[in-house]
Amino acid sequence: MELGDSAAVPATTTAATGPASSTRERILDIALDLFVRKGYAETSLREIAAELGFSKAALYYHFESKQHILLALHLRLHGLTEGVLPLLEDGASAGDTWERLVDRLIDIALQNRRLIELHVRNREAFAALNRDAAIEKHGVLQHKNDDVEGLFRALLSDPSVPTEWRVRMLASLGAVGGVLLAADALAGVPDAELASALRAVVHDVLGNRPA
Amino acid sequence: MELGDSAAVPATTTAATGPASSTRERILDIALDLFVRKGYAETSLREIAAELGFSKAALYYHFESKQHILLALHLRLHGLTEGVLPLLEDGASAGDTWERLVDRLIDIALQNRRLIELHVRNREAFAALNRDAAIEKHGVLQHKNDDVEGLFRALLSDPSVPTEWRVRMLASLGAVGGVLLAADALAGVPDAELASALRAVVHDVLGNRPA
DNA sequence: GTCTATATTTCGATAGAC
DNA sequence: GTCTATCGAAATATAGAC
Repeated sequence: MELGDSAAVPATTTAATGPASSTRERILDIALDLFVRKGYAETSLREIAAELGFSKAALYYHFESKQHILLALHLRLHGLTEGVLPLLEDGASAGDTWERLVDRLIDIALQNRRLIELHVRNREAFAALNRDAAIEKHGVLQHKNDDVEGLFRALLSDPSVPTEWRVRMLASLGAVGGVLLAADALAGVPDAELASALRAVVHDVLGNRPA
Repeated sequence: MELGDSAAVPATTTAATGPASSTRERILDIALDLFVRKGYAETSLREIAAELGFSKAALYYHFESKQHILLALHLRLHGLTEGVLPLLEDGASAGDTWERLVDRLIDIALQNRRLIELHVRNREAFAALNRDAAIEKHGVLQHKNDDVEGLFRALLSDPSVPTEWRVRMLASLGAVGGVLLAADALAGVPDAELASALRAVVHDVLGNRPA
């Protein structure tokens, strides 16, 4: 199985909550669920296979390795965040661009909670993906517009931006992430209410940009 | 390496202190570093032992199991957060109590970054600790004042508190956590500057409590 | 307290039948 | 596409010498 063609298509067409059309997507849905609940390293292929109803070996018909399953899930998020790349590249730390960026991220995050949780809770596993030459070499990653996290990091590390403003940019992201991660404490609250409350918080955090 | 543990004696100079606890604390320091950098599940006892300079089997003289090492690190955080328990028990969602609580947490978090990171990045490993009967039975946990996280959860889940205020409480915690987790983007910024910037953000988030 | 083994388990991954 | 069976590696944990 070649990653180059087969993995790119579902990444752009499938939402995290989408129905499990193909076996491949069913595997990803189950894996996403288990990776979030138990962590990537603590989840064995045997468990994934058991939940799917077939044997562990069958997974290898659809995915080259366990890491390639994780990679496919990363590509799902990649597809979701593609839309904010223009904002990032234009220097989102200027003016009110950052607030508009976070506004869009709030919607994306609320509609794809589990995918966000996956990335927040398994940082190291994704970092290992990037480190692993055997994964990179297949050429699915490493496109110029793939490194959304790198663009964020560059913006937040820019020393020409005042420290207090960088803290506020980071804090706005953390506020969204924190509410998302502890979303079970807010169970029953409609997404729309959560979104507007979050937007109000973000606006207060970013309201007064220092000179 | 940077240590900020209040309860335990730092392991760097261990001439006068008890020799038995010295190695034990050194193990914990190394384990904390590796668990944060690589994750709990991805860190083997062999790696910990190698960094300490002795063999893997020697660890079992000091700790009953790998999970007991993690438990000891949890108890370090437990000691740090004991001071805020009165605020939590008195109902921190009222008035400006929450802001005072977060103010204190900011200092604790900044002085013990790695310990905070450990808990944020290895949530599932700690959850497994609580699930595992073999660990609980030893009676180290399960005291009534041990469940700081439970008290937080209870406060944030309280339906009698307006949703917008609960979001703001959560967001203030997320802001602190977010800045801490991405602290490498703010490398070089003194802790004092970080703390005051964070306090300003938290104040803006919590400034106007809804009726 | 630390060592050298080794027991035991689990995992990711492969081979080959169907 | 899925199966059974198994390999090899690595992990936790134990046993016993020093």
